[in-house]
Amino acid sequence: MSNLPQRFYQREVTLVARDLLGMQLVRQVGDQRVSGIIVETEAYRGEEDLACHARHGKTRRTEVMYGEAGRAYIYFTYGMHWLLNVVTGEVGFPAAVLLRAIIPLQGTEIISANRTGRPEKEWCNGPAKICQALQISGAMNGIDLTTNSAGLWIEEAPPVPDSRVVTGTRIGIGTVPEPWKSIPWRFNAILKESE
DNA sequence: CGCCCGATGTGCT
DNA sequence: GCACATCGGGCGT
Repeated sequence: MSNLPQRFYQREVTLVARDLLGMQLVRQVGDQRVSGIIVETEAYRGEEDLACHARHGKTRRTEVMYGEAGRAYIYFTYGMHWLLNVVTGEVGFPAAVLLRAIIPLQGTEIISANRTGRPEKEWCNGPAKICQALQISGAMNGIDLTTNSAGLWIEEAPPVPDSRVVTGTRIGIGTVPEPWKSIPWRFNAILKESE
């Protein structure tokens, strides 16, 4: 399958978040493919969105979000977790999609080893779990996801029909004021009986 | 299964 | 100082 082109990411962040469902996140570990199907995303949109890290303007931490669409915005939080986002839209406008969950597809032995002792359902059902399972950290912040050169990219795969997409409010933003707290910018693909 | 809470470091009010 | 786009252990139901 071919990589999603930059054009895919150069759109409104909510559209990109919706359309990333079903696509395949691929990490190259040595010569092994470690991958999964994206099933949950969230959109973070501009300085006015008070849940978005760019709410305080451009800083060293958030500058990747202001750059080229299709780059990885990876940040550290809660003292121990890395989270992976995809930059979208026009250069100069900060917006990104948080990848919250994938269904493991390839390299599951590596994923299992990275998620020691945990049941398969808990391998990649959270944004920090994805990074742990696929060995993604801040060293990859800013890399280009439209090429394979940095060992992390997203490939085109069968899209998820509207009938199997559910939206909801974004997770973990409890102290953010309205309307941002309740805006339905979380996208969830309902596949099989899992999440 | 759900709720509660501690871990742990960085960025910014 | 404090809030944080989280996770997992512990314990009650």
